[in-house]
Amino acid sequence: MPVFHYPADSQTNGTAISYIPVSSQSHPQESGGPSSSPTRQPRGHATDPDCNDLDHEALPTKMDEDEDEDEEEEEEEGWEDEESKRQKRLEQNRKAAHESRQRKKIKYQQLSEALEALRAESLQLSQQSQSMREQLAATRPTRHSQERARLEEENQRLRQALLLALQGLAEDEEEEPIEEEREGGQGEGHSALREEEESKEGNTSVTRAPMLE
Amino acid sequence: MPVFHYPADSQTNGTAISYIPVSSQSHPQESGGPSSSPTRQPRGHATDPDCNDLDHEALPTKMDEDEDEDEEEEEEEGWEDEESKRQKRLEQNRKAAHESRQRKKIKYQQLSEALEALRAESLQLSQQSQSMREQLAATRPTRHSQERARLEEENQRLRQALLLALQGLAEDEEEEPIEEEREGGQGEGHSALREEEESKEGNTSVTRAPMLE
DNA sequence: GAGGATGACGTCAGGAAC
DNA sequence: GTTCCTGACGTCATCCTC
Repeated sequence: MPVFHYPADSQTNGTAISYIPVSSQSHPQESGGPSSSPTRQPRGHATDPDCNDLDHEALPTKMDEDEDEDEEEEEEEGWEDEESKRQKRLEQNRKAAHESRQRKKIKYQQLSEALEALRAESLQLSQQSQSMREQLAATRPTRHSQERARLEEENQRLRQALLLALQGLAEDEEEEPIEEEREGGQGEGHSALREEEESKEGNTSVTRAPMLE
Repeated sequence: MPVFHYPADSQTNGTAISYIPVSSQSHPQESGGPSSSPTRQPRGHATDPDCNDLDHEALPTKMDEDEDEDEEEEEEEGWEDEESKRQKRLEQNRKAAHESRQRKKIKYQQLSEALEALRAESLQLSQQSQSMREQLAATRPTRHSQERARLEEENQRLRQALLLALQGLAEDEEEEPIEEEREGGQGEGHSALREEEESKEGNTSVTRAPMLE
């Protein structure tokens, strides 16, 4: 029951939160009446997950002083004032603490969902990366290099054939020296010139008609 | 009696921490709730934040007198028991709270560094993905088809030249030399010799010119 | 019901920012 | 100096679990 609820203040603002002073009796010990506390609203159990505190650091911090002992009983010239000051401080700190907690909580959950999002992103990124990798692997050696090798080889052969043909021409003789290691070369040598298509997928050769005659 | 140690669980530091219970009594005003036990205990505000956590141990705890010096009339002995129970509870809760805070703190920082790591991973993943994307894009239309076009074109030319050469051989007559297997031989109307004007430029090439329309 | 765990709070101490 | 902010603590209320 002692705890009261903050007036629905979201983190967005915080102004005008009337913090009910605790009426803390301060000083050595408030004690006094067990329930000397006035002005307290019952807290309706809001179950507000707060989640903060995350502390760290710790250092001794000594503070061992006992000087201003006011023993005699005629001091109240400055005390009241002092006390009221203290009350003010406390209240402000109360408020500040609350806000700080709110901030921390928000930060925490943002961080948490950022991580969530990032995890998802990372996952999808990674699988698309994988897919690309495969694609690349499939694309390069197969289509590119393989076909290229074929073309180059054919090229080589043609060059060879041409060379021979030219030699033949130059010698000005007859016969057909170009036998072609591949399939019987002569009669056109077209065999070597076959050319399987290259379309989208490595489908079988379509035997595109060679455009010569 | 009130001194005990936290398990020192933490990996950061293994020192045993002496924990001085506050001897409570506080009952902060409003929380007096049930107004149970006034239990006044002049606790001179010694600020006993144990300041544990990191190093700093030992801290001889003096002044832990028994708090029950009630010599004057003890009319309620039942209360004493009650009170001691309460003290025990408080102490335990104190300990539990501390541990809970530690856990939370650790959880938080784990989460935090997990996010850090994931962020890094995501970054690198994303740039390698980008690189692949480029590679893929560059590989398909450019390297592949461009070079392939070149090869094929050359191929065509060679074919053409060879054809002519063979024709020349077959006719076995006059000899117009078809020197130049490379560049020569154009202008046959075979159209197979499309020139390569588009290659170098990063043209779209999406249309993937079929070399013989 | 007893006991542990935890959200929320108020308080203090000490650093930061004005 | 002053205020503001926040880590750490102790306490309470509450939720689970046994």
